[in-house]
Amino acid sequence: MKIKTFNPDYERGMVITMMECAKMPPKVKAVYRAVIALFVEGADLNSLTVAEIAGKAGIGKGTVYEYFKNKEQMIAGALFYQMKECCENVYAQLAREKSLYDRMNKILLNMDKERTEISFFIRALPVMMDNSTVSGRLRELWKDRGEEEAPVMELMRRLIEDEVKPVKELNGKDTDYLILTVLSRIICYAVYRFGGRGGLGLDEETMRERICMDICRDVDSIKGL
Amino acid sequence: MKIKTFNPDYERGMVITMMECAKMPPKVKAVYRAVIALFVEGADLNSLTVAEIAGKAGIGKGTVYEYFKNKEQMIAGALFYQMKECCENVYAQLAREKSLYDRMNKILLNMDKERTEISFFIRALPVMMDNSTVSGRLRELWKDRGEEEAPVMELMRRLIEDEVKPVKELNGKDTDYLILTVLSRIICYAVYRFGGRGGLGLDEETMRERICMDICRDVDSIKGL
Amino acid sequence: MKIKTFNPDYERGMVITMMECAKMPPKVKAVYRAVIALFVEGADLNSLTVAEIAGKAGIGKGTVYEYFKNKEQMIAGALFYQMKECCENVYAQLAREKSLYDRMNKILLNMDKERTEISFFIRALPVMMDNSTVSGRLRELWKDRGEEEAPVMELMRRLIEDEVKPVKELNGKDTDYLILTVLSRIICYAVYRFGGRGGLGLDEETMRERICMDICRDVDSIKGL
Amino acid sequence: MKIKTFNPDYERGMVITMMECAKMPPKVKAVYRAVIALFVEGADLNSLTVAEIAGKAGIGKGTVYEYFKNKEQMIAGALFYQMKECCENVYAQLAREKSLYDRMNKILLNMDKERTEISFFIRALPVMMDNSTVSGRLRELWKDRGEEEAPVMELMRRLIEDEVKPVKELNGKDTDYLILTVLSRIICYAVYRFGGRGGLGLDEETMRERICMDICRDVDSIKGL
DNA sequence: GATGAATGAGACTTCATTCAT
DNA sequence: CATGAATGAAGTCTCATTCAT
Repeated sequence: MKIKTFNPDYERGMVITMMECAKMPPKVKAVYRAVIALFVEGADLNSLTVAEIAGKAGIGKGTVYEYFKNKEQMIAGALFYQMKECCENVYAQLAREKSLYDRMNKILLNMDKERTEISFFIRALPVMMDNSTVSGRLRELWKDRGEEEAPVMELMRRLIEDEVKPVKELNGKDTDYLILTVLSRIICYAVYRFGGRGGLGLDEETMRERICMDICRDVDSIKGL
Repeated sequence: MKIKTFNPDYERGMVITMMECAKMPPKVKAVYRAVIALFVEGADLNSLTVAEIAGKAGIGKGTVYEYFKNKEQMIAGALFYQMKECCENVYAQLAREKSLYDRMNKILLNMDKERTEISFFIRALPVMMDNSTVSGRLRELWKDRGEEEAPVMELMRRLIEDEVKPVKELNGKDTDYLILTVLSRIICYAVYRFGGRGGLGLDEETMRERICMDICRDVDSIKGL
Repeated sequence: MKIKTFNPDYERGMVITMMECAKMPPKVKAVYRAVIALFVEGADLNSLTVAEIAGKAGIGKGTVYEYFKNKEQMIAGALFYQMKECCENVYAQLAREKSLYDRMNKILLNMDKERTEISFFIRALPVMMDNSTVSGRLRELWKDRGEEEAPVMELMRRLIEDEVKPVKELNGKDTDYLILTVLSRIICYAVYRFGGRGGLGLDEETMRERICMDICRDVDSIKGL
Repeated sequence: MKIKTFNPDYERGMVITMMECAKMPPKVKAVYRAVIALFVEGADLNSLTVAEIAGKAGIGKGTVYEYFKNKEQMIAGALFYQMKECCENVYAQLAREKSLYDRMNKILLNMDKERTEISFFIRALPVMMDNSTVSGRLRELWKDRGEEEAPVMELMRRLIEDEVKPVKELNGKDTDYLILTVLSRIICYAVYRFGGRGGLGLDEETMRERICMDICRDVDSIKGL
């Protein structure tokens, strides 16, 4: 069965960049949007059915197989595509906040809200770390793009560089470590929120405050290095 | 369809403590061990089949339904059971290390080895955060034990209290937040290792050093509060 | 799991009238015919399997679930559908007989032949009276059509009204009771034939004569009321 | 596997007469009673499980296979055994009623009540007429006892002979036919009650009155022959 | 003799994928 | 191009029956 290619890389990696986005057939876009919509609505990615996806995308079940070899490609592709786009949007949204503290607080605050781009990030994390076929495919897509950073990392990097670069030029390793530290603090909040509070006695308000403050301190200490 | 109970709490929460372990019917143990074995071998928890589990456990497919209401109970139960046992073992292992730095370093080093109890934790995290039936069931088990902390949290707490208590009495909130901070640093390494390195230029050795140092600093700063 | 509807009432009652028969998807017809065929061949309705039904219908096992929610719907629907159609046919057949006596005799004679529409009725009676899921579903179909009579009753009513109306106008209750009386005499023959003769010394010929005569007497006595 | 025989006929027909009842091992009795109890409570005979039966009988699931070759033997045996005993009891009960009318009315009135021996009769009828393994086995038991009448028929015969014999000696054929006629009137009420009223406008009170009256008339007309 | 733990055959049902229209 | 009807592989779960204790 021949797949409608719209890009030479497609067959192999189905890699979508912003530029490729324009070339993407509308049905592919529709499928991606459908997967994301269902995911954001709370569906478990592992139990999504092709029927659901096609239905939500408003196209025939058979049609999706004109554009995708199998279900995993749909889901992995959608996550990958969304990650990129999402990062742009989140970055744009955060740019409107005044300070680093506010930006981080916004991330944490938005995590709870359904249908937020930020909550999408958090909920997508486990999918990227398990051993399912989808995550495997997703990691392939990643690898095929070895030169670029994972979108989440890139987002973090941009947020941090915006903060630090005007003040001080940093070596790569310090920045990289800072990125991971900040990301891990955010994940920490996610674990606290979604992974069952785990018996801790902290309220969310306090949690957010402390985390944002600590992130700011992490960044400041680098600035002063 | 009566389930063979081996403990009054079983039906409700299928909660297993060390003491209950003795009372656990051997077939239940076998199923748990099978699930964990398959998981550690790299299987995706969401696509485990009852046939696989029963096969690995060396018992008949029908037999597992004498002890479990459905597949989700098997998997969630196994994870839950393993979490508890795992924590005990990891704690015991770490006790042999001289300093907090060494203990943390050991955790991180173990993470790299496949088939390590610690790598089990990391790989189990996503399962606890997605929206699958298993994760739902797992959270129920959690809730049914509201009085107890999540095992990972408890492990962290013990490690930290062992360090801090001899020196200074701490209020609950500070300890709780410290637990999360330390956990987040560990997760940070996990993201670095498993989440697709994402183009970062740090080598593992350096990562571990920095993380352990930071953890020690976090703890020390609390001590000196 | 959307079911292919072919009629607005379908989802709710799966009610099939002669007119609806045309609109019925061929696969639904095939399933109904398969169930009836198997039933007439002597299969026990309670132990029919979906595989058997699909096989007999000449379609894939999965296909039947495009048209039916579950096995019970197939069987109950088939019985219901056959009942209606059967009544029409029997009525048409009987119209060719000269007298009420001959018509009743024909019913009884047909009962002996396997694979007769009338024998279908008799064999279907127990299914309607037991406590199986199928009978439950069948009674639901019935209820959903509260305004209409059960097809057997309707057949009886028509046979009797054809006989009586030309002579005398009857009140509803008398007709209703007469219907049941006539039906009971027919059941009487069925019990004699199928219920294990139970040691009775009557031969079939005599049985039929007496029953037909009694039915005629019942009807005549109403006429002369 | 050897079956515990308690009677030479057992292996073949498992026939139980009143006298054999004494010899019947208590576990067999318990199983029979359990089946009947479950049946009277409304269970569908086709979906009874061995576990249910053994549980209700208060004996081990394995134990029943010491006394029965398979599930069908349990159910068929129970029905057969109960039919005989039941007939005795119903006959005794009815003897207390003053007139034939009252006796018939009692039958009809009891039909509705759960846990009545009479309702057992009616509900057992369909089982005897379908094509299930149980009904097959039941008919075998019947045949093995060819010399005796079906218990229901015998009950009817006794009721009618009690009425007619004192007045007039009858030839066998007339009595036999009368038996069937009376039985069919009773079944008719059962169909009306349980088989979905079928759209008839008659209330139960009237139905019973008419049926009893007609039965009395049937019997009287024979008396006066 | 009695038991119930163990089992595997087989039932129902879902769903990714194909293919004729 | 697009579709959705058709399908069979595969999964979950039930339960009659066996057998070691």
